[in-house]
Amino acid sequence: MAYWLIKSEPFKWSWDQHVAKGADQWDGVRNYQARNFMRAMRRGDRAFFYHSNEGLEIVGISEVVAEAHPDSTDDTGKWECVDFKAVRPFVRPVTRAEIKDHPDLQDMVLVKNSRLSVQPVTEPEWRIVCTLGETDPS
DNA sequence: GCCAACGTTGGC
DNA sequence: GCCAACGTTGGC
Repeated sequence: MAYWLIKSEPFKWSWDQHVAKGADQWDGVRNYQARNFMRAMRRGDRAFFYHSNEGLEIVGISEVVAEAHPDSTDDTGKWECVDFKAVRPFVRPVTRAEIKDHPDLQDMVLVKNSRLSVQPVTEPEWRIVCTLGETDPS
């Protein structure tokens, strides 16, 4: 199983909306690197749900429920998306500032390339962040 | 709201 | 295929 981090601006699509929806398309991604990561996702993979712009923190864990398929909001046919469902919220949200300060998390893409909206996360990083969030990593 | 960093576009 | 110009993202 692989781990990921997906970003959303909470005033556009928040964790609470994500939970309420059950399963939803992660659409609107218009970046090749991000698309390639989405293509690599497999059903059952886990992803951190990160609030960008406001909050700047990881607020929960989601799971891939449908692998890459055409993005219905895209006319060109170029872009794809995957479907996610919420698994559980973090007991304590983990902020970007905390991650930046943690010696073992310096290589996280969130630190090195904060603009990328879909990012891979390594298993050690996953465990550390879950520990910080006081949340079951499984 | 500003601006730095990054990605994309398009002229040559 | 290079690179300048432009647009967008996102942290602060």
